[in-house]
Amino acid sequence: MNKKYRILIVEDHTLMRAGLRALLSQDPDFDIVGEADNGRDAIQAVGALSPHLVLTDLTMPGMNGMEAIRDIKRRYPETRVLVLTLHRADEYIHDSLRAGADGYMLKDATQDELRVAIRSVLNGKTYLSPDISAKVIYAYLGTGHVATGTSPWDTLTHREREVLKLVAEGNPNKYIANYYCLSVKTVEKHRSNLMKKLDLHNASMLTAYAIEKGLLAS
Amino acid sequence: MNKKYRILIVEDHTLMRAGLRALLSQDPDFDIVGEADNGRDAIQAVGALSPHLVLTDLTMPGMNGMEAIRDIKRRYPETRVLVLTLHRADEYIHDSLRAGADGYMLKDATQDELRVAIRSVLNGKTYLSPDISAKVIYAYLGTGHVATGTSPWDTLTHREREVLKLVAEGNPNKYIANYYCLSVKTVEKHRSNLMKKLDLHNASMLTAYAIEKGLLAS
DNA sequence: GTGCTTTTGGGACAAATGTACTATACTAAG
DNA sequence: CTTAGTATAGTACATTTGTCCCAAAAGCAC
Repeated sequence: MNKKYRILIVEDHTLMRAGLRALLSQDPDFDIVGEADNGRDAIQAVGALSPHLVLTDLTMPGMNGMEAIRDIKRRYPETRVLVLTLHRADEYIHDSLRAGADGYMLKDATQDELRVAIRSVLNGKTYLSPDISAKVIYAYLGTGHVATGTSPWDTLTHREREVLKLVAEGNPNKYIANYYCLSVKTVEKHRSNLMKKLDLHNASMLTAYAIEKGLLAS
Repeated sequence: MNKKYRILIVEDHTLMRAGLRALLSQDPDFDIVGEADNGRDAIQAVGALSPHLVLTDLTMPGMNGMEAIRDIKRRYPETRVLVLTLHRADEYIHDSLRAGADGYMLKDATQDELRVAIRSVLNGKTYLSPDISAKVIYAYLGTGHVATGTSPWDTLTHREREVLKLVAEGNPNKYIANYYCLSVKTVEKHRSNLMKKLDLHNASMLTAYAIEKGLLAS
């Protein structure tokens, strides 16, 4: 009775976590050795349980998934990381892969896809949901080659996207500044740059743009 | 081997659906008789499978959960409906209950809570997640009498909706005033009333609300 | 190192938005 | 007729946003 692969599930929604555990337990090769509901606990759990694979969501209270991935990959490079999330926004995909994720799955994948993805990643390969790979390829073509009509979106910096998200959620500059430990001036600057780059002229238009780009998830 | 309760799962994320099925199947009383990934299919499925209980998400492509609940409750009033969703916003809660839901659960509930909720609802009771019931009570106290039955959206006047639309498109008050041949003051007043009624506090939030309500032709 | 971008912050000012009141005219419901 | 709600518009003031300037530290590319 030896299960081959040790898996850690990182996911904040308790029911989803329980559901995943139940699903994966059906596979005789998978051994769910632990669960975590935030990034910080996840990092500790990886240290304590040394799983072969970490299956993780991105948006979680406290330390978010991205930072956790970066950290896990730095400390335990041999641990495989598969992202499982709702977000199809470019930013999440990009940042996850950049942080060192070995795969990126959407939560509307099928159970079979998940199993395939896990096995691929465990075997040292990279796995992307079909929807996702198209985006990655497009981005690759975009950055690697001629200006295939670089959308203004691509010119936004990381910080600008962070600010855009909070603006779209209706937070005033003061709050955003506080949140990121910046001065209000800096936030205004980012906001101003956003509007210039996107050719939008007020908070409403920024919000509509952000929603269209799928930057807001509930 | 007769399972007591027939359950239909309505949820757009395939993995979550599979996870719920796996979870609920562990209970000997529950028989998962079907699944649907959108409102329209759900209604058909209720007709075809006559489940005792429908466990449903709210946000789904195509027909959303709220409308589906209303329809199911109209056609098959004896069917019990338990909402299971991420959304903790008052509006969702209110609209769901108004549509006839018998319970409202958050996805970060535990497996045990879910089981309790399902059994309560099956036994003719109403179940609310602890977090949720506080909100409902608060709203109850706030409005003065039970189930005023109106989501904030319904309280908006025609003019307010016209203004809301233009605000969400990013037009400044001056433009809106000009457009409708009003004084800027009047537009400000409508905007102010909108924010009061919806409990939103700036243009970004109004925009996000309007988009969610499908007010923008996109 | 020299440039370029990003990120950070500031001054000054104009414009727009948000809040708190008041007030009139019209309409629909009781 | 009275009351409630809608639409209109005003004063006054506080806050926020938007738009110009400017500049320095950090990181990266060539």
